[in-house]
Amino acid sequence: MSYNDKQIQIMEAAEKLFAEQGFDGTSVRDIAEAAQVNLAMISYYFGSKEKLMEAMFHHKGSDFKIQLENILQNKNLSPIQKVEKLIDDYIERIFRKQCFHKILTREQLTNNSSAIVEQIYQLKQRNYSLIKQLIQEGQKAGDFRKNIDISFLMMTLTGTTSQLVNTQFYYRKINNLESMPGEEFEKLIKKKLSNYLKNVFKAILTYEG
Amino acid sequence: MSYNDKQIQIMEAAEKLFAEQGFDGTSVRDIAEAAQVNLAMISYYFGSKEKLMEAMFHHKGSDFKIQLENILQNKNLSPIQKVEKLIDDYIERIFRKQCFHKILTREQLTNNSSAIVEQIYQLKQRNYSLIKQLIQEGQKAGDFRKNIDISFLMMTLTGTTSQLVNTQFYYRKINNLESMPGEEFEKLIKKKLSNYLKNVFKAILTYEG
DNA sequence: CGCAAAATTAAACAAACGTTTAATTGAAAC
DNA sequence: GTTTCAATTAAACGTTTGTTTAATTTTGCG
Repeated sequence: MSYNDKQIQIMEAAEKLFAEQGFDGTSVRDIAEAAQVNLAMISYYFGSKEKLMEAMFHHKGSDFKIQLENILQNKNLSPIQKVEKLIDDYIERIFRKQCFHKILTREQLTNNSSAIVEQIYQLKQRNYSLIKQLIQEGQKAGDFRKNIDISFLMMTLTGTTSQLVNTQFYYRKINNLESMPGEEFEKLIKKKLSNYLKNVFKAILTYEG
Repeated sequence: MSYNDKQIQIMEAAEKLFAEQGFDGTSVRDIAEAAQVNLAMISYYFGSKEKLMEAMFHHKGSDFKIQLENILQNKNLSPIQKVEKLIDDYIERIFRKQCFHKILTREQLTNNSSAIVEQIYQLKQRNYSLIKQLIQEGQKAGDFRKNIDISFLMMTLTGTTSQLVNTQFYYRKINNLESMPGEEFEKLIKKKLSNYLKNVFKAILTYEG
């Protein structure tokens, strides 16, 4: 499915507003105004608000995948280096696509909208099996310990990152960083999160309780 | 502020529906029907849908705190045992109050509704300073390493737990546990999460990269 | 140009929304 | 028994909602 400029304009506006106010908190009139198109264009191009959401989700979600294959196949990297690269890629992607990530977080809380549930499931399963490969490779090389729960490992990566991205407003307040410019702040927390997660993962993958 | 039976009835119904469908996705008619009261009773008792949300948030959120003081002051527990108890208490609370937790997660994504933002901030800051005390105690005892970022440590606890609770539907699918009864499944993932997080925390607090 | 299809518009649609009204019922207080 | 006030109701309020209509403009092609 390919979209013309106007359709993309609408989807961009919708993405931003859905992220900020949620699906039900955003009216099609809000979207039309933000996209600078006539109200009727939304139904004309997408059929309905619901279908617009699905189209946007599909369109913007297509590049919402980690480039795991490239990392996995890189023969110059050790398993631990691959894990580190995975972490950095993941953080970079979430921060770059914060709007989409917020929508995804919200959608996961609601178990209706089955078209989107299915897409989220595909995304998760794909990541799961690729990370599993990576961990098993490290275990065979003797770098990682046995008995690693891939699901929980992923939850720590996605959960901790999600927590930082979605609640950075509170992080700022608690750590007295409210005067720092937005760009500098983002750079700081990305670096901190990267170092932190790498250390945590190294610990989880090698530490014997 | 104390509420009568009818008011509590309404707040209970609202909590459930807000968790499932979000604030904007829930109509006052939905709430009235679920609470088995007349539509007008909501305005009568709370003034508005918005104020009902705030009242519910305040009422149900009051016991949404970890009993950290009791843990901290218990002289029979070592720092690491206190951390373990903190983890178990936290998991237990989130699972027991899943509805409220979903609402809280959703609200954190939206930075309006300032009355609720302030309450979330209070909750976070309180937890932050109490956990800081706990970690510092362990550091003084020589049990924990230096340079521990409390904020990120909390994010791993809250983020990983949140991820499991809010996406258990997907966890079930990926791990082929869809036939397991709900109660048994919940018991299983709580135990798994507890063991996992205790191990991760021990690693973070003692592991020297 | 002439014409057909696509794009765009303002207006209208019915349904659902949160809230208010005005009337009625219920239960204590005197 | 009467008064008083809180509780409860059905109905109506004016908006806003998502969607459709019907008319108009723009575009691309022979």
